[in-house]
Amino acid sequence: MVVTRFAPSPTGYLHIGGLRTALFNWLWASRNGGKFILRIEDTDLQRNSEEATEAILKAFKWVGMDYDELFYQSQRFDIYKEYIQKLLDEDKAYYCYMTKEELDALREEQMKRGERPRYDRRYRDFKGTPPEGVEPVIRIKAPLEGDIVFEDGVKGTIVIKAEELDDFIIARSDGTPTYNFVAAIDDALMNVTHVIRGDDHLYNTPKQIIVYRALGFSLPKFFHVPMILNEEGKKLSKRDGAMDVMEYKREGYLPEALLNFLVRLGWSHGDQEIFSLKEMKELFDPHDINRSPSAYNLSKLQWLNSHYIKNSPNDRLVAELEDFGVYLESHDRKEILLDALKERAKTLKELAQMAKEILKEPESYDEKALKKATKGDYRKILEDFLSKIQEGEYHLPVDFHEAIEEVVKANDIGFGKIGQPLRVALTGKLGGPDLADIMAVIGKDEVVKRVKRFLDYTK
RNA sequence: GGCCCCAUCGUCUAGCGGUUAGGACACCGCCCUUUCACGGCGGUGACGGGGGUUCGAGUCCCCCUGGGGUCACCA
Repeated sequence: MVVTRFAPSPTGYLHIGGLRTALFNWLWASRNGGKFILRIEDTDLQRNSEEATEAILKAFKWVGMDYDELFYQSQRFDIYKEYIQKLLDEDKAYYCYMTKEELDALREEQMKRGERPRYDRRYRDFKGTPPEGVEPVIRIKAPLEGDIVFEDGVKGTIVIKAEELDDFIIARSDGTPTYNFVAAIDDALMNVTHVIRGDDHLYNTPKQIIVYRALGFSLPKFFHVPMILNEEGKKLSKRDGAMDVMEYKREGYLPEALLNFLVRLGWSHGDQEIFSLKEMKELFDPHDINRSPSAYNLSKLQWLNSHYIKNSPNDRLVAELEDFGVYLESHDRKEILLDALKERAKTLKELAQMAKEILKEPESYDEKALKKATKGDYRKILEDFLSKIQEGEYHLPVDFHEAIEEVVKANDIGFGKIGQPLRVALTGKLGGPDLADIMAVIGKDEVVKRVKRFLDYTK
C-alpha cells in the first residue's frame, strides 16, 4: 500500500510551500488508494507551540485535506529511546562528551583554516573515563568512507560522499531525540513508501539513510520538490506578502483555486490548467514533478480564483460572503445580484465589496463620473425616467430595461445618454453590472430615491 | 567558501534528436456591449553563453555564467 506523509514542525502557520508538499503527498496517496499521514514534528520542546499546531490543522481543514492518521512525535519519545538504546547496545552509536563551547571552538578553528566545520569524531571509540559534569549527547556512527547513493524520483541519482557527513547527533544532552533520527524511525515504523518533501531536505536524506541502515529498515522512495520562489525569482519570504495559507481565506480566495494554483507549480499534465480535485487525484504523479524551482505569481492565482467564483453556485457564494460582511440569505433578488457580480470578481472580498456598493446607496459620487454624467439634458432624461417608472409595476430586469428603452425612444437619444447619469445616480460611479439588473435588485422605490437624491445633489 | 541541485516567452509550463518551439496567466489590439467585466478573435514575446557528439540539437556531454539549497544539541 502506498503511504505518504506530511511532517511539519509546529513553529508557525502553515505556509504556501508547505501546503503544496502536503497536497502532493495527499494526492499521491489518494490516487493509489493509499494512506496519508499527518505527523507533527514537535521534538524540539523549546520551539514548537500548540497554537502553531492548531493553525496547521485549521489550514488543512479549510482546504479540505483530510488525513488518515495524525501523530505527534512528542508522544513517541519512548519508541525513539528504545531505538537509541538499540544502537548504543550494538555499538552503532556512542556518547559524546564534547560541550557546546568546545564544539564552537573547534568549528571556529576549522573555519579559520578554511575547512568545512564539523565534528571530529573524537569520542567515536572513546574507552576512557568520561569528563565530570558533562551531560553527553548521543551520536550515530556514520560510515567513514564510501558514498551514500540514492535514487530521487525528481532529481535522479544522488551521490553524497561519506566525508561530507559526520557523526550527527541523534539525542540531545537532555535525552530528547533529534529530527533526522526520528524522521527516519517514524517513516520506517509508519511504513511510509513515498517521502515527498521540499528539496531543502535533500541533505538530510543521506543522514536518514544512515539511520535506516543502522536499524535494518528498508528505504522509501524519495522525491525532493524544488522550492517555490517569489515573483522576482528569489527565495520566498515573509515580505512577499501572503505566506500563511489562512491569509488566502481572508483575502477571499477559494480553497480549490489555491490548490489548483499550487498543483500547477512544478507539475503539469500537458496543456491542462484547470484541475478539479477529482482530476488532480486521478492525474497527479510525483515522478512528473519538475526539477527546477518555480516562481509564485499572483495574477495566475487570481485568474484561477475568478474562474472558480464564476463557476460557483450562488448558494455557495451566499455562504462564503458572510465572512465578508454581506448577508444575502433572505434577499429575494440575490440570484440576479450574484449572477451579475460573479462574472467580474477576482476574489470573494471584491465580490463582497461590489455587492455592498449596489445594496447601499452611494455615500458620494465619483468626481470623474459626475462630470461625465451631468452633461447635456441629463436632468430631463432622468426626470422622464422617474415619472415613467413611478406610473406602473416594475420588478424584473426586463421591466426596467423596457422603461429605459421607452425613454430612449421618446427622447430620440442613444442608450448612453441615459445610461451614464442613471448609473452614477444609482451607484456613484461608472462601470458595473447591467443597469436593469441593479434596479431589479434594489427595487423601484430605492431607484426613485437614489435618482431623486442625485438630481437634488447636482442641482 | 566546500558540497549538491537547477536553467524554454515577464511568469507557470509542453517538448523526451528532425516541431513554422505549443498552451496558460499577464500585456496590447479588435469584436461583443449603455459602462465595467465576462466571452470570442488576433498580436508582442523564450530555448543564458561557449565548446563538443551527430547528417541533424531546446533535447545528449563538458566548461562558463546566473539562480537556488545545505553545511546546528532547528526541523
